[in-house]
Amino acid sequence: MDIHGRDLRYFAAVAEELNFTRAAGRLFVSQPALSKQIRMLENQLGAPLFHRDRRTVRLTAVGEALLPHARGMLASWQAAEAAVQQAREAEQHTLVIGMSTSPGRGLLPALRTRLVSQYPDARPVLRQVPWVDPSAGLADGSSDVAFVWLPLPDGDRYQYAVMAREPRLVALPRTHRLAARAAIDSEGAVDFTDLLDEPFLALPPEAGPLRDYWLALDAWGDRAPRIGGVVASAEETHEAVANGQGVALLAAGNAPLVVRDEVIAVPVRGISPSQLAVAARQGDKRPLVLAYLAAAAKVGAKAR
Amino acid sequence: MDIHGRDLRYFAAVAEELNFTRAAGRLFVSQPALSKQIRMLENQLGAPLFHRDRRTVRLTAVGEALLPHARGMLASWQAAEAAVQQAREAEQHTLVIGMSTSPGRGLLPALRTRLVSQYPDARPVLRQVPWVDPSAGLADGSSDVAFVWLPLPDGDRYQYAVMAREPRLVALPRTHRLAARAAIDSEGAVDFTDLLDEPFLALPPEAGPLRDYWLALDAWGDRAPRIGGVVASAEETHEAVANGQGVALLAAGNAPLVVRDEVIAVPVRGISPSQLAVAARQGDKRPLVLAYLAAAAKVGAKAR
DNA sequence: GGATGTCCATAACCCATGGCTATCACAACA
DNA sequence: TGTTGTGATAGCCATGGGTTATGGACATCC
Repeated sequence: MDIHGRDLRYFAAVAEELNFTRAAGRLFVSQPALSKQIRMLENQLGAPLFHRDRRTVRLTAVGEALLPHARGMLASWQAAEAAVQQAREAEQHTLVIGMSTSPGRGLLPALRTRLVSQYPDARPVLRQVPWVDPSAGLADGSSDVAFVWLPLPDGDRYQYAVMAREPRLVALPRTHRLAARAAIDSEGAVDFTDLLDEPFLALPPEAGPLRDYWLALDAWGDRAPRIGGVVASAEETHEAVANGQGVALLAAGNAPLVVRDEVIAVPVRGISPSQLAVAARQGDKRPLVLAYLAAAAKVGAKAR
Repeated sequence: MDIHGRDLRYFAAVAEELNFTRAAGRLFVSQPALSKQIRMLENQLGAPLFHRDRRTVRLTAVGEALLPHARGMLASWQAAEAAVQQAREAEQHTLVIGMSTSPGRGLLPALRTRLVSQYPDARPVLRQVPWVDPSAGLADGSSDVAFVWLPLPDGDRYQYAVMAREPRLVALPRTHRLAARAAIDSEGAVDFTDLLDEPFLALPPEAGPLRDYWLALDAWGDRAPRIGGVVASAEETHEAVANGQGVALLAAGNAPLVVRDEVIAVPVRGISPSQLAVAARQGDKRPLVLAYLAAAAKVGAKAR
C-alpha cells in the first residue's frame, strides 16, 4: 500500500548498477541489507523486479514498468523538500506585526526602516487584529510582535518597549454636563476629581488588573467607583455611554472606535497616562523579534 | 532524507480533517500514533506543519507548502502501483516461445491458434535463441516453452511433447566418396553401416548422453566409433567436416546451419530418428505453459 | 585443476520505530 | 460543576531494517 522512499532509492540504485554489491556500496549499506530490502519490495508488489541469473542481474518487465515512476517520485520528494526549505526560510524572515488600529505617528515606517537596515531579508507583514484581543495576536501566536495598550492581561507573559505615553480619555455623552461646561479647561481636559460622582463602566471581573486600571482604581483614594455597567468591547462601551449608563476611560488610540454620534472623548488630568508599546511574547528570542523590540525601544526613547 | 508514504498519507489526512482524532479514525490508527508520526515528520522537516492552538488545528506556512507535493506523491505512487499491476498482468499473459531455427511445417500458427482459442488474452512471443543453448532459453529462463531437438542435456529437467520424428542426417564433404556414389539409394539416403569406417566428429565428453546420441552409439554393436575431432557448435562442425576431419550426425532442423559451400547432408537409414519437441521446464505449472504443451501434444499426435 | 575472487542469498542478532492502551491536561459547554 | 472533546504523554511490545558472518555457484588465474 505505502512505499518508503528508501526502497525506491535502493531499487533505482540496483537498476542502475545491475549489481547488488556495487549498488550497496553506493548506498552505504551492506549488501545483505540491500538484498533483503529489494526482496521485501518484490514481495510487496507481488512480482520480482530483477532476474538474478547466476552471474547477471537485469530488470524484469515489472521492474522496467516501475523504474520511471520510482525515479519520478524520488525527484518529487526532492522538490517537496526544497519547497519546505523555502517555506521555512520565508517563515524565518517574516515578522508578523499585529495591531488593532494603526499606531500612527510615523512609527511603522520608522521601525520598518530600522529593521530592514539590520536584516535586509526581513519581510515585515502588518496584520489587523480584531479589537477583542488586547494582545493583538500575540496570545494565539498569530502575531510575532504587536502594538498594544498597556497594561495587558497576563502582562508578565510579554516583553515590551514603550513607544508613547498619552493621557487617558473619558468617553461621555455629548450632552453630559462635563462635556459642555467650564469643566473643560484651557487644554481641553477635565480633572479626574470631577468624575468621582459619575457611574463608571467597567470591564468584566475576569479582566483582573486590566479592569482596575481602566477604572483608575489607584486614583480613588478611600472612595470606590460606582459601577454603572459591565462592558467587554468597544461597541458595548459606545452603546452604554450613549445610553447614559456611565462614563468610561479609554486609551487615546482606541478613542476612534468609541467616539461617534452622541459620544465624545475628553482627556483626563490627574491619572497616569496610558502607554502604547510594542510587545512580543516573553522568551521569544528570534532575532527579528528582538531587533524589532530594540528598534521600538530606540524610537520610543527618541519620541519621548 | 527519505520519506515514508504513510507519513504523507497521515499528513494529508490531518490537513484535510484539521482534527487529529477524526483523521486517526479515517486512517484506522489510534490518535496517539497519528500525533506521534506527525511530530516525527515535523522533526524530520525541521519545522512544524500544524499550529495546534488549544482547540483548533491549522496548517502552518510550511504545511501549506508541503501539502500539494504530498498529494502529488500519493497520486504518483498510486499510478506506479497501477503500472506494476499492469506489467504483472501482461507478464502473466505473455508466453515466450524459444527456438533456434523456425520449426516450420506450419506448427507455430497451429499452436498459436489453439493457445489463443483457450486463452484469448494470451500473447505468444517468439524468441530466437542462439544455437549454443540446446534448450533454446529454457535453462536460463529466457523462454517459457521452446522448440528443441531431443535428446537434451539434463533431459530430466524438462517436460516434452514430441512434434515430429525425422531421420538423422550425416554431414559430409561434397567430395566424399559417399556423396557421389551409388551408396545413396533410391530414397536419397545412406545406410549407417556404410559410415562405420568413417572418423566421427563428437561433442565434448561433458555433453554426456547427448554426445552418445549424436554418435548413435547404440547402433555400433561391439565396434566403437573412431573420433576424428571434437566440436561444440554448428560452426565448428561445418569447419571440421569441410576440412575432412570426419563426418557428423545432425538433426534435420539443424542442417541449414551446417550445410553450405563444401558441406552437404544426407539422411541416414538404420538409426533411430531424431525428434522435434516442444519443451518446458519440469514443474512449470503455469496455465499458458501447460496449455501450449497440451496443444503441442495434440498437434504432434495428429501430424504423426 | 586447485586456489582465488566475485556475487547474491541466508542466518543470527540488535535496537530504533511505529503501533497499542491508559491516562492526563485543558477548554468548552450544559 | 460535571461532562465532553481534543491533543499530548507514558509505558509497553512486535516488527523492520540494519549489522556481521557464512554459504554456494560460477568465473578466472597460475
